[in-house]
Amino acid sequence: MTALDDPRQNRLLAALPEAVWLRWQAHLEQVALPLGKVLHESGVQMQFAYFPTSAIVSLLNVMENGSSAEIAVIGFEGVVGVTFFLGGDSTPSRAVVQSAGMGYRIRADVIKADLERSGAVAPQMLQYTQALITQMCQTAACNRHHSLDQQLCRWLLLSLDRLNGDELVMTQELISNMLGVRREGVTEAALKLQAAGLIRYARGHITVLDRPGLEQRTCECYRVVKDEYDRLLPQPVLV
Amino acid sequence: MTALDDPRQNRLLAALPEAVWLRWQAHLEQVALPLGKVLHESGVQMQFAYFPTSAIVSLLNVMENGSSAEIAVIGFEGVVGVTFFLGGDSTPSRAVVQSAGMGYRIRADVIKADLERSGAVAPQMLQYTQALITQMCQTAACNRHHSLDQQLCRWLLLSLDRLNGDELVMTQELISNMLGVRREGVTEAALKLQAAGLIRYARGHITVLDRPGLEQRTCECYRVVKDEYDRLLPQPVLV
DNA sequence: GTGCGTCTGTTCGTCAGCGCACCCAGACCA
DNA sequence: TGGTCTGGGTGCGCTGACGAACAGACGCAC
Repeated sequence: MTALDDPRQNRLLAALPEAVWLRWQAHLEQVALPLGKVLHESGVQMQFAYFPTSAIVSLLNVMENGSSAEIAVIGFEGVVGVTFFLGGDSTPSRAVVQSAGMGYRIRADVIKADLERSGAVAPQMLQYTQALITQMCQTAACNRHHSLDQQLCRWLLLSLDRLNGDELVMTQELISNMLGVRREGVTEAALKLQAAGLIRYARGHITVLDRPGLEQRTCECYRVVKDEYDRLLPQPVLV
Repeated sequence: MTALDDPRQNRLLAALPEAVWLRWQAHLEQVALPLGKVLHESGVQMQFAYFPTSAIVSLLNVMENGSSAEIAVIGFEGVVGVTFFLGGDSTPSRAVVQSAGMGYRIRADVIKADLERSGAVAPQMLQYTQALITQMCQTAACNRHHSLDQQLCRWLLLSLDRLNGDELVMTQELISNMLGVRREGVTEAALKLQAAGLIRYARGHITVLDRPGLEQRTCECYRVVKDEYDRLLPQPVLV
């Protein structure tokens, strides 16, 4: 196995107590997470929890009329499927791969077995759940009060934090679905950022040129979420 | 003690396993929850979890510029302070009493003691956490996509479900703070509802005249949240 | 009953985002 | 070499919500 194949590239897995890690290790299954793959649908019973290593996953709330809104982003710092830690097995949201990459998955019943054995999952998992809740709340407020321009910056930064490089493979159309706005609105906002020299845009490839510039333009929401994640989640162990 | 003084009017407390109930009972302290009382501030360490019996509490996300947005409503079906169940002790949101009433509180360390003893709180508490997350997510999407008119209906219905009667003591100014919109916007929306004969409005007192009518006008979000609560939470035991 | 504060109703100009329609250009393919 | 597709840019009218300012109107306190 190369370093790229190490499940512990996922920060949550890396932070697991040794006992849990030993139980889980054999059940972890590496999976490719191509762009657009749906990991679970709203209201449908879930079979697996996914721990991204290099992929990014979006949690979307899909409305009856088909419009959608992103409520959280999950990357190598987290897991798709916190409902299992709460004893559930479905959520009224859809999980979609937003940026292709790899990840590991584990069967829900492995987690459930832990729950039944000791009544709880590892505390790190609950801490992550708390961080995720923070992101959801902040997104809710951000949707209410902040401009599309600001939200685009927030979204770029949150995605960037979950990537290794500074390039996103992502069309404006997809971004608009995530943010729950018009494609043209994203075009306008992205043009402003490009004119300001913060990003470069070309047919589905965004390169971030000036990260601090983005941080200056975004709303407070990015900072709030990032600070809470830093506070609650284990820092990456540099090898 | 009269029936009104029974902590088990709170559905979550009523659903506690006997063993937990026996441990907690002595620590529950009845508190009056007057309109506007702040149960906890954003980011500040919390000392108590609150179980409303007749009060309604709003979770608000407050922005730097002072504007706010409600992210969830909590009544006799729930608890303020799910962060304790996740091992935390603060959240980046403010809890405010939206409708005066009574409730019970318990010191955080009683819950923490349970966590340390067995690694987890009662599964009912985690189920509730899951339901609360659903409400937050739906609110986020609703903020993005639905009109003020629809959101006002949703808000009225969610509040109504947590009340005994059909009258809310609540000025339009306060509602606008909750929804994160202008007061005039609430006035306009409320006038429409009044003209349609669904509610009656008078100086801080709203009487709901036609509940089904409201349900017809609201967005899908009300139904989604209500269904998920019904699915996840114990039904009230009718005595 | 007088007076004042609180709550509700109304108006007006402004603006961000929407929906629609259309164009343009690079990419990919035959 | 031309055709087609996908992704991005533009223009236009519309609307819902905003901010500000102000006008009744009810009700409690004195």
